[in-house]
Amino acid sequence: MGLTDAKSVKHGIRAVAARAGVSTASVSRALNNPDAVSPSLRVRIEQAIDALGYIPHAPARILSSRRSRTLGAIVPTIDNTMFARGIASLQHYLSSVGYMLFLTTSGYDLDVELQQARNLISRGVDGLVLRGDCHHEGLRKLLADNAVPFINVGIYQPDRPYPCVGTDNEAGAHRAAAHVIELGHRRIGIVSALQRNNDRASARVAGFRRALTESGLELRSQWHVEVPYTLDDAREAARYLLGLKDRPTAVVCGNDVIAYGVLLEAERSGFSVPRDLSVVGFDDLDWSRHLRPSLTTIYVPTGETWQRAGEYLVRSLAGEQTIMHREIDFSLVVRESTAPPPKSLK
Amino acid sequence: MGLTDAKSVKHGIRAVAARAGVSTASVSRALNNPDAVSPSLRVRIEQAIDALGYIPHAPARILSSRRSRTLGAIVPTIDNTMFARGIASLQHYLSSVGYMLFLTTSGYDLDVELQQARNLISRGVDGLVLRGDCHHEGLRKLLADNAVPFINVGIYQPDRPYPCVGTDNEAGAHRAAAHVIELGHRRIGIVSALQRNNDRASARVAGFRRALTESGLELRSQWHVEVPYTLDDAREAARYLLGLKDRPTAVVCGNDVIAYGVLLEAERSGFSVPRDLSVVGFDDLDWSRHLRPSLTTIYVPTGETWQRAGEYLVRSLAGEQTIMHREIDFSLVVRESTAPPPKSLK
DNA sequence: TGCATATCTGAAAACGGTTACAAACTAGAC
DNA sequence: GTCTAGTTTGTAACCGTTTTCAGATATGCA
Repeated sequence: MGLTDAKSVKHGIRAVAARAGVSTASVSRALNNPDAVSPSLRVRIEQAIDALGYIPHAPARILSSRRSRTLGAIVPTIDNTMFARGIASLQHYLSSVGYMLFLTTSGYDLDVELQQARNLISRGVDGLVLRGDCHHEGLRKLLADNAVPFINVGIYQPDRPYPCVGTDNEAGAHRAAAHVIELGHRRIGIVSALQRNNDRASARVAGFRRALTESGLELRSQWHVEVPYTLDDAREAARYLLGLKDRPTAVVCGNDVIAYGVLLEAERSGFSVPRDLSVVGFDDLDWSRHLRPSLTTIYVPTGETWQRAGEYLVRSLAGEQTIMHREIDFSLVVRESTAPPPKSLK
Repeated sequence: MGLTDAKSVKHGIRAVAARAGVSTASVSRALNNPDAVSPSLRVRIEQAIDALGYIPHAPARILSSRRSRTLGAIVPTIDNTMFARGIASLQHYLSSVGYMLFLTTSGYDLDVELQQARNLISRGVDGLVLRGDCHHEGLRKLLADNAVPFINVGIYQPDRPYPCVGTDNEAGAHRAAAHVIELGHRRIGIVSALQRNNDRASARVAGFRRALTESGLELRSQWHVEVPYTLDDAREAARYLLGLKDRPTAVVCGNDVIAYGVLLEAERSGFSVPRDLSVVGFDDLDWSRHLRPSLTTIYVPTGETWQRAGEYLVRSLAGEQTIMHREIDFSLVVRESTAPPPKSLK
């Protein structure tokens, strides 16, 4: 245990340097760019590192290098299979390339989202992953002022000047509605998620509507209900729709959770799906194929979407060329919950 | 636009200080402890701050103060309603007290967990929230060496020297099994989660077993199956159990997801629940009350549990007195999936 | 008014790394 | 043996805050 200098250091890179008999610069290099240091030094430094159990101090590193190798993500809520999946996938990818993820939630509140963005920027994130393109106007300014790269995920808007990756929700919804129209349905109800501050939800409603209009079908206003993201609310909506004198024979839903609610409530109220009522979801969560009857829905590769978002930012930060607008394909998955309408109601 | 000094600064606390005509020390104080600065200075500083759109640089702050107001959490996976709930609740609480959460996942791998802990410590977290008390042996040393406070969540082990908060899983499982025993079942199967590296799962199995033993019932080894956390695996287990010549009349499950799988598979195979088979879950996730038949299960206040974990760490860090072992009560929720066994099989 | 005491404020040294720059080597060519 | 170019290493300034310490200013009281 050799004395080093007058003032010996206990922790940190200086302690490692002292123990290995090199300068802090070399230790730093050995850590960040091993090839920049000769093999002999490298092993000496590595020995010193694990002899001391040295753990680099990320904040100091960030301060000094102005890069954190950390991305931030702001999602409405984590308590939702869709986002949980996406985040899990993003996190998995990021850790594979040596990045970390700072995750925060906004609760569908744009002010909170802005605040969280400030928070994340303060934390020194290198880039930001945002849900959709519906943000507080201060957010764009904040991102621009601080030169923080970002990407909107879960939507596809090639005409907008912001990077995004996701499926074309309008087209997906159109496909879903077209499916029940092809089956012969003429009275089609919509149970959508709340459209306020949710461009994904609105795009889907737009797609549903366009399909109906193109087929010359009317969408009565009482056949369109908006509900929050819970099974209970969806069930209530179903109860209302099925209670109408002139009820729809098919219901297209803004997402799978809503569809589950509609399906459960229909069955509980004595309607048989798909004999009496057809139901279509959107997202294709796990439950969709397990439920009885299983749910016809639009499959969306959520994991891939979020991973691509991560790739976009990591590549941009590395100075590589990247695609600004990337579309992720959806597909219609036909299962048991849809069938032609009953003769009597046709 | 007054020139300040020879070298004028664009960003950072110095820019604010220059603009407000004060020292950086005062700006820092105005930010961290507003009462320590006179009202007149405070307003001048606040004006300068939002005139410049100044955002404090957290890493610098952490480096200098050696506190990050950030907690780390390592969960097996985020893609699981239980954890998603817990995390959401923890995050909500933390943000209410000005803390942030760094979330990482281990995928049920103790080595990865250790690595993530190192990662989080490197990031400068003030404390760590861990799942259960089943960790890599290097983890305890790491935590001790770096003096990082932590808490094991989701379990209750008053006899261990580590802080924890959670329900008594053994007792909960005992209650679940006792319920079907009270209903008259004598042939009781167990479908548990994988016990390896999962003390929660093992405690539940222990509880099931104790209940059986106390009632003088035998647990045949072929009536106990372990499955990963997916609906598909649980369904397969159910298929196996129900295919046995001498099948159980009731199945107690390690968690709700497993119970869903058993329930779905039973119904799909033509068994009626609870007439032909009783099923009990554990956790009481959302789906349990929506499913048909709804699921009898053990309610666990996950949100409260994780929030308490956060409270424990925040309070400890503030130097307050805290309770090291906190038990969170569970309760049995009887719904439609349990009933006395069929006469013929009694 | 003078003095002790409490309250505010500022100068400057950390905090633990990275990195520009310079110095010291090394190897190859003449 | 000298010179050049290339490689490896070290020195020290800097990243943007907090915080100690001391000086300045205000307050209370005799």
